[in-house]
Amino acid sequence: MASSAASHPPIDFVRPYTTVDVVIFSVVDGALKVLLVQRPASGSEPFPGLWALPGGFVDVAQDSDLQACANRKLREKTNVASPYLEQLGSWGGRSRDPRGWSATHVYFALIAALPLTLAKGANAADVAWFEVDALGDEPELAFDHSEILRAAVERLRGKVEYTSLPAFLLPEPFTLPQLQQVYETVLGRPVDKSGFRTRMLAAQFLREAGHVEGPSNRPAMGYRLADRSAPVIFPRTFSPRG
Amino acid sequence: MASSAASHPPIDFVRPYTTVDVVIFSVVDGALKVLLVQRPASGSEPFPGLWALPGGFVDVAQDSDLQACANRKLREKTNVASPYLEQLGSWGGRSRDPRGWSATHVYFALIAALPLTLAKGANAADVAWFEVDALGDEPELAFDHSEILRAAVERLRGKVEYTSLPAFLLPEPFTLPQLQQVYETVLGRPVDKSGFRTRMLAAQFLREAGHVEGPSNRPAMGYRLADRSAPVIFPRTFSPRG
DNA sequence: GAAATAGTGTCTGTAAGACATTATATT
DNA sequence: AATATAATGTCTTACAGACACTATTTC
Repeated sequence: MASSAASHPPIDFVRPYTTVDVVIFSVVDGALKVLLVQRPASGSEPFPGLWALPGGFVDVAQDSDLQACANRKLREKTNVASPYLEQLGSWGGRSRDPRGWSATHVYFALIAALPLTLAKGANAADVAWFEVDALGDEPELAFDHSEILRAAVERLRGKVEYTSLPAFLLPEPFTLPQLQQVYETVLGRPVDKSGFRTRMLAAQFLREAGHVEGPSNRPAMGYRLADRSAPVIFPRTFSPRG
Repeated sequence: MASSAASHPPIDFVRPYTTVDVVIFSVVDGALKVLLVQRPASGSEPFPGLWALPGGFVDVAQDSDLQACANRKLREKTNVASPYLEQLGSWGGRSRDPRGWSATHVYFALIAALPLTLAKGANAADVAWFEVDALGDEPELAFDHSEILRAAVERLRGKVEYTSLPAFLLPEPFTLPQLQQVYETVLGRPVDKSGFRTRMLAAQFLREAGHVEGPSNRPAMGYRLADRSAPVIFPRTFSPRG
């Protein structure tokens, strides 16, 4: 039955829906937040009124590939041009969308906190930042987006332990104390200042950019990323003594 | 133009092809190899005669989700029931398949070396193991499979530095010297014996399973995995002194 | 000069890497 | 006994973590 005939089905085989969703993180008001959009309360679409990850169908006319599609979704919601964008994975199956077999390609983005002046023409009313730790474990989002969000947070927290990812959550130039702040916010625990600085500077990914005056007191050195295309991987993890 | 109307297109929007491919690794004859299938030499299908990753279209009738589909592809080619299987990522775009916009969900699998007694009914003639390091950098495989394979090898080698993944490449029970062999094969460099043993045993993922007689000389302790569902993550990396 | 934040110095324990040695089997 | 491989021991050194201290600004 499931022989080579099934593995090479005709070209007009039933095709699942193909979508792209984006998990957009930022640190706003000292907390890790994710951008969600509210689904229309009425109409024929599934999960009316529920919050969901920004995303939607791939448009074969305008999207040349998946990453371009993700970038488009992100731009439509945030007006951010060049964020950190990495693929998280894909989720697909028969039951995640009541309309039929569907598969979504999920990206996760890190952007610097921006005022809620979101996309111009877009209906910004149905877009909001949600604190990650305030969302419970129960599925509250549309589709399987709660599960996807959990995976994204896990990936982010995991990678923060040994990469320079948090630098993408800050507007440039930023100071080392600010960067440490962000690490602590994302990780949810304090980090030793001396070790932190040694590590960051040893990793060679920061370029000095002149002093920056803070709210008061001694000004700190400002830094920019030497390479905005990819994070740096540290040789060891941040974990404190067991 | 690209407003909310475009992000919620009608349900009969043009749907890309949805496929699943599997990168199947094993250590055969002391080398890291990948399983490839040869595309039919004649007919209307693209890339005739070229080698490709095993995979194909999602069958919405029999595949309940992506992972199930990947498992099916793997079973069809190798008869292996419960391998290590993890998602690698997805590749999609307008030009990777000449038949049209397509997206593939890629998994990578680790299986113990098995004789080339592959799937029974399957046409085993067009299936073969290829040494990973013998494949050049030029795209030689069908579709974008050369690029996908590169990503898979990179992921595997990367994770081997700090996880117990190579244990899934051996039939149980295996000995620590055998496991070290596999690490060295995948990493392509020698590893210190003493440190290796300390690390493996400290990670608590092995269960003793009685002595195993090798080809000659002193027999070694055999081990089985305490948990075959997931690898163990080591606190540090294998990297030698810089 | 008091206060607050930025930045540096010093000590110590842990554990990885390197290499030497002992243990246990086969022929 | 000789040999081959398994398993353990010892030494050294890098470096993260902890914490104390100094430096530089504002008010």
